Amino acid sequence: MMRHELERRLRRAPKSVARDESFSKAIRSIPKGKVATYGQVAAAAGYPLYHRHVAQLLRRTHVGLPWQRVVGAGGEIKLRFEAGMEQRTRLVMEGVKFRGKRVDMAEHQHVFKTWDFE
DNA sequence: ATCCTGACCCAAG
DNA sequence: GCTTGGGCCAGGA
Repeated sequence: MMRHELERRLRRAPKSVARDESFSKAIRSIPKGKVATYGQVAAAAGYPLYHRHVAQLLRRTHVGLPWQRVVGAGGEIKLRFEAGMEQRTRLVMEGVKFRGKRVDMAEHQHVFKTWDFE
């Protein structure tokens, strides 16, 4: 590949790559039986206001990540149809309880401690 | 540069 | 419980 092409990618990539890596670490730190919202993951990773990007990352690549533990504000599952059902099933299997449509956050909210994944 | 979109969020009504 | 409007950010067309 041409040199300037590589440089171009490296110049542009670092930020989002570092960000995604932080998101991944935060997500991996959520223990079984607990959940965190997109916004909380973003903030814990050091990027408040980047909740949409957490979703974008998960949409792209969720292999190797406990993706089911990331939910919308208030414990709402944001995936639609089958995908949503799968997430709910996975959470239930991990012992997470629901109150109607949402995760019982009072019971399963994960509180991030930055030292867990820094 | 502009416009659109998204596994978002939140305050109002 | 809704629905709406606004705000937020980056990536793609």
